[in-house]
Amino acid sequence: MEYNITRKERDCIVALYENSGFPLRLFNIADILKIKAPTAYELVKRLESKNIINKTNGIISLTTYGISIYDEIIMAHRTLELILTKSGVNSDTACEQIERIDYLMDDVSVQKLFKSLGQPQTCPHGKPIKVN
Amino acid sequence: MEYNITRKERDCIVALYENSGFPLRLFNIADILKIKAPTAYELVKRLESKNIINKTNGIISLTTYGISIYDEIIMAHRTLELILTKSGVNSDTACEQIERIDYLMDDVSVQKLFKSLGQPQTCPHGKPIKVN
DNA sequence: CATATAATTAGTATAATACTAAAATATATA
DNA sequence: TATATATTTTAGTATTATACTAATTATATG
Repeated sequence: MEYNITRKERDCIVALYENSGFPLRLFNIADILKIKAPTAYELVKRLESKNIINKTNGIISLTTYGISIYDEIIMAHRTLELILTKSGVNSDTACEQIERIDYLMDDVSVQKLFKSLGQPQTCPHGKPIKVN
Repeated sequence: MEYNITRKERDCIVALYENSGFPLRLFNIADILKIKAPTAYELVKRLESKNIINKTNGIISLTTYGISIYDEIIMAHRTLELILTKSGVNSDTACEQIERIDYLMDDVSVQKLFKSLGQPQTCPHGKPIKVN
């Protein structure tokens, strides 16, 4: 636990998880993140060196560690999203807002928030909150 | 009013407001932020160019715009701090956690959160939440 | 094999952060 | 006032993250 990532690294981790239905190569990541291949190359290299992702025959996927980071991000995301939407914030606005901060949240705090919300099983969009 | 600042800029704004009891010069800011004078110089120059702070005879202070940014930061800070502490997060932990994100919050969302909390007059430390 | 696709390297750029060392300026004290 | 001290500014360097273009290399497909 206790990871330290940047915003683009966060977006890459989320993209990898959420598009894991088919094999993702560098150019797919560049497409999804709307960046050019060399930029994606650097990003991927950084994430590889942090042991967050893994490249096998050009197919990029999250490592176990990477998945655990994703889990924490998405847990924070959905918990905060729920708090905001409960207060009347539109769910798209909430989502955009939370994307900027979810990867900066301390997991212990998020867990406490989650419990105080009654451990909801779904977020405002209906997706399950807890993954593992 | 949609501002865009960095973490160090945030810290500088907060430091300026919270130490406004006596005139603050460059070396005071460097001391408070625990950075060297040339680093503080660059930071201050950046904030000046954004019209957030003002330097008169070497005395640095927040502009009206700078104060309005401080108000938004602190509003976000205290609102989020309250949510975390209510969930059982220790207030020092909450404070450290929130410092990383308060300046990234959208004011409209914060206002809604604040209202849903019943517009509390004080934060966990007893300081008044709304400044203006 | 030739061509198309994809990945990589090289080179450049910007913003934010941060430092040291030196120079310039200002202020204070003898 | 002259010197000493304090403060600011400049110059130069470094790192990390981000992002680009252009060129090259590798791989795959027809």
